Amino acid sequence: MGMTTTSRTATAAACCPSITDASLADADAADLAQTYAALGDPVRLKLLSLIAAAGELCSCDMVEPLAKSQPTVSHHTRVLAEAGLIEGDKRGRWVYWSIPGVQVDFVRRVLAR
Amino acid sequence: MGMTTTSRTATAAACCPSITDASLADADAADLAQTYAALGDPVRLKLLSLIAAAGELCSCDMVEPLAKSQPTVSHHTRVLAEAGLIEGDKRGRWVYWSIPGVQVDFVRRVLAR
DNA sequence: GACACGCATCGATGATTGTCAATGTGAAAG
DNA sequence: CTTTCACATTGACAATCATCGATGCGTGTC
Repeated sequence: MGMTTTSRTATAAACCPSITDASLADADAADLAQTYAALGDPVRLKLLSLIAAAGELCSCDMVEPLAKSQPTVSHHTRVLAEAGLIEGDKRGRWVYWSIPGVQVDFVRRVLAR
Repeated sequence: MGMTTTSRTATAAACCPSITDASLADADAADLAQTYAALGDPVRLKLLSLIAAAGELCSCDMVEPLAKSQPTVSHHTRVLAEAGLIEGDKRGRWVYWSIPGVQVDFVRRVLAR
């Protein structure tokens, strides 16, 4: 286990992420996978793009364009919210979904392909 | 088919993708979802990072670091290849996997979180 | 208070997925 | 030609997932 070979992760952490970095840690891989798994469904991608287009949108306005039942829409908003890709704000009887500021750039790149 | 109302997709294609674009088309959503679904598994992310780190890698060198059986590794390389995220080159008894040039930037951003 | 509305949760179901042992294939090595 | 090696494919199984009807829970409306 000697350090005869260079530790790539340590080097990269001190500099910049390189594509030649060593393998992802298990925890990092699991976190990343959760995010991308949330994006790995066409209904959720359309849902995201609807929110992105409207800036803010309640669940009731997603049922028709997505052609899915209300429980199914609720399920997908839950998955996206748990991944931190959207957040809900309950006002009155409605829950308004939007994209958190820190995620706007990321989501735009995702939807832009 | 009059252009009395502005076609946002057409406008965006001529300019730049905006987060305020209309909903994704079904076909686009399905394509995108396939790509992100391929990234939505921790084993495949680690596999990707191994290839990225080595530049080129045969399946036999993935079994141990991934701690998965050979058929399982074969399964994951297949999924990633079908998504166009890796490509295999058979030389002799080995298949050398690498990241296609057009995907290098994308994969680097994915692994960099 | 009774009702209607928006959304979440539960339970069930069919489909997809990750995993591995066993087997098949094709190529190098003896 | 037989054996060994690298990899793909098959078959099976448990787990996860997407979906929907039914139901529950707040919240506004009458």
